[in-house]
Amino acid sequence: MYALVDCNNFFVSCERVFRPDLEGKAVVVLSNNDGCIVSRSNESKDMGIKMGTPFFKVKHLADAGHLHAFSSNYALYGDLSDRVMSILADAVPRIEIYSIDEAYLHLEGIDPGKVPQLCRELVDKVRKWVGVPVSIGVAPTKTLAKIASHFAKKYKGYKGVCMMDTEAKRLKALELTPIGDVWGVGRRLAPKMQQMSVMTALDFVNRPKDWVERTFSLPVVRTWEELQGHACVEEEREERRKTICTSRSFADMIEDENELMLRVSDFAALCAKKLREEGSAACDVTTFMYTNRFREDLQQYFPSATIRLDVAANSAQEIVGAALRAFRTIYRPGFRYKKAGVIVSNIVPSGAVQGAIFGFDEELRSRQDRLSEVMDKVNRAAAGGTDSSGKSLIRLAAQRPGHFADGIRRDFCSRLYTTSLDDIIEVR
DNA sequence: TCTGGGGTCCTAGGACCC
DNA sequence: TCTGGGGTCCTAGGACCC
Repeated sequence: MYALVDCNNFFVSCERVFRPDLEGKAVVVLSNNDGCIVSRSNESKDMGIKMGTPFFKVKHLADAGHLHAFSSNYALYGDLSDRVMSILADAVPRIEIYSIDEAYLHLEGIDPGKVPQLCRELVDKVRKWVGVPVSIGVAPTKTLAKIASHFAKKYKGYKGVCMMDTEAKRLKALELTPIGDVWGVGRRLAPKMQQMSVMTALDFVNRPKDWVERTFSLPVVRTWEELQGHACVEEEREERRKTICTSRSFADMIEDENELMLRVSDFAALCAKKLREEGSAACDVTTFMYTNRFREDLQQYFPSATIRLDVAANSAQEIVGAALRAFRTIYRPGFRYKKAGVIVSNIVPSGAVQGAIFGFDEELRSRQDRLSEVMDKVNRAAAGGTDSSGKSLIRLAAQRPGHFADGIRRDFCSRLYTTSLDDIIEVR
């Protein structure tokens, strides 16, 4: 059996930990740049506010005092997430952290009779120790556990824990679950399935396997198996990410080449830092930029270019250098850019970087590595030990002076209740 | 006026090789 | 005159997730 622990309305719940006066009120948390709604309290869901709604469409509600909006504060959410996860990790043999607000608990070795009690205790403990409400769904597969956690969240009677431990409960839950709510059925597949008269998860599992195989691709067949109770999305995901991306929309559109280059340098330097943090190095560096796709009156341009390095790298100097080389091949004046970013890919462990290549300067590489190390240390110390801040005391000349987030709108940011003052922007 | 950011996996089709 | 077939690798794009 798996237990899926899911934090309820996570970002909103984090804000409420330090603003208990907002309990019972309509609260939302906004994406970067205060663009879209990415987390909603139950009260704001009841008002009909949808996930992903552009904030400007409901800003009048906030102005009138009917809705509390927060800019996203990832330093806070990341910190509270760590606390939740460590409580969970202490309670079971193995935990798989799936996202900032979700984790699977593996229950092997635990007496099945004691699982409900264990889960109820975890709900209480997380609420008491961290202040965040969680729901837990227990079922034979991950996809079913996800469904169980929805029920745990939706119906008060479960008190936060829903056990799907009999065949009758499984079938009942499938019958009550619209096909579009199933994990793995997204906005494209749902209408397609509905057209084929598959309206609920039960309709889906009642179709024969060979029909599913003929009609859909492999991931959908797996979802079908999982709903039958046959676990097949078992594998833990790799520790090492395969791509790392840093990108932002800008509060204003940017035309100026130099200004854009400074932003791209910042994004690249942050990618390099993320690589070093996980002991990785990348061979490919991609720079991309977007004009404002919502402005149909303006010329559109969505270029990207990739530079392949001879030897995988993770120093700011090399990654920024490559990102700017890519930038120069795609930048065209006359467009107003709304967003840009850098992706590093083709990632390898930095210890395994292949150096025996003709023309590779070992001495230069070793100096760059030492310089990166020193910069990281100084910046970490300057940020009060945490260094998830966007403000680096030492940076390359190609980077912007000032704060990483300058030029990004965040008008409603809460305080840094649990981390240092310089952590205003956390960048994952 | 104002519309996020960061990932994964799968598949089809092209390039290339023998 | 007659111009194959099969395999692998890579990439772009699409679908999904939170």
